[in-house]
Amino acid sequence: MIPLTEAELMERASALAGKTLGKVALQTGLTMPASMKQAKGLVGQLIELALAGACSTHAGPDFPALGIELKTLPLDRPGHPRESTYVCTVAPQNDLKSSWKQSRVWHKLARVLWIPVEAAPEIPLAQRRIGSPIFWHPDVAQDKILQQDWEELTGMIREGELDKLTSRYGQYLQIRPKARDSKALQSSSGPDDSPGQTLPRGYYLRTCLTRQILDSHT
Amino acid sequence: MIPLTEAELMERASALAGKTLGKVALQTGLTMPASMKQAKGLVGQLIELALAGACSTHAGPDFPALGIELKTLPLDRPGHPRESTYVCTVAPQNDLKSSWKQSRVWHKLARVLWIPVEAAPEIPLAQRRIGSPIFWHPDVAQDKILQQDWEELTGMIREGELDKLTSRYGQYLQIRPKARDSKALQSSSGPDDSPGQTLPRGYYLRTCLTRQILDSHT
DNA sequence: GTGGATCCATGTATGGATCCAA
DNA sequence: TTGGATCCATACATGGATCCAC
Repeated sequence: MIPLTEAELMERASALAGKTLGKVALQTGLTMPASMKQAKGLVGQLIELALAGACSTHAGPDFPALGIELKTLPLDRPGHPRESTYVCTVAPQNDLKSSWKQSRVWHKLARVLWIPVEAAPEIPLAQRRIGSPIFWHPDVAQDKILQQDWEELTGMIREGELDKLTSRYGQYLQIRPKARDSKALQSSSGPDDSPGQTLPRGYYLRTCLTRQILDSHT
Repeated sequence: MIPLTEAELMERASALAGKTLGKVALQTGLTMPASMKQAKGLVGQLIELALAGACSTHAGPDFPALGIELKTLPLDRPGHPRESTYVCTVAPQNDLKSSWKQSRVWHKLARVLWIPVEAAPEIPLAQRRIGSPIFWHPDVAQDKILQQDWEELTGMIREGELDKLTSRYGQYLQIRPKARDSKALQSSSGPDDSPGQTLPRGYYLRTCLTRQILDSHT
């Protein structure tokens, strides 16, 4: 079931374009709930199931052989991104030792297959339509800004300013909470390598970047 | 529900003596299955629930405030231990850096409350009786042998001989697989710190030690 | 008899993201 | 608008141990 070539994956993704989530769910044997309040990742998992034949939450790219990451992109009525896009978790220990091109953010974003999906709240979940897939990798200008952001953010982490790090930093890339709730904790370390506990956080792409990506492919 | 003093814990454990597992299960609101093939840890969890008021699988001693570890001890008809006793997992990374008195094995065995339970296969699970609790800590002779065993075993691990380490080593303490099945893997490291994968293992007490403990308390 | 294999429950981390109050 | 908060599913780790073929 796993696509073996990039062409095969693109073909399969193109075949989804125009279909509703309800129709795809039927074909894969799932039933859509009325709302996404309980199951925020449902659409992403449905699309992954439809394209890869399975939806397991293991580490690494969604299509390891192709090195391609799959991301759904929720659109509002005018066709703009409704939400920021989660990239990966912040690992205070590891991120500091690597360079931009060795970072998990870079690897996640190196080759992305975007699947736009209607997400205006007034459209019932099952009736939302899937858009045409966009195969993307950062161009030179985008990569430069992403790198600047990443270096600014990891720089602050390195200085032990993780707790001062709000989502206001970064032009394309931001850091926001990524946890069960605001009481969740993960281990971290301070400027002097002092161990501590902090709220788990993740890297997210702002909509100004995903909007660019959409615009340049229409 | 958690006993606050050692005396309270002992009193509660003594109150269980003579009761059947079925009776205790009723009191705690559980139902016993017919067999333990599906749920090998059931008896241990039932006893923990009855004594501590909860049965959560967090790290650390079962009664943190008291520093006491709870262990059930399955007995055959003549009243001898039927099985070896699991102590803790082998962590190839950490075990090597600590001394005997800093080791997780030592801490686990420092203060143990043994609960003997009938376990002859011909007795239906619900009818098996609980015995009198035994509060134990290693005496000087036992501690000496345990330390010798631990140093022999960790010595072999340090030499990178983890894969040659069978359960035949050790007088009281042995190392055996502790995994979902024989294909499970965990990270380890070789003699030269080379990373690798190996079968997860655990430390176990042989029955010759638990039999001693039983004998010296009757 | 016992060394190697295996079983369940629960906790925690990770991957999929959207919700919602200010 | 958007920064902070939150939700579900699944995988993996840990704690409770016993099973069973040789």
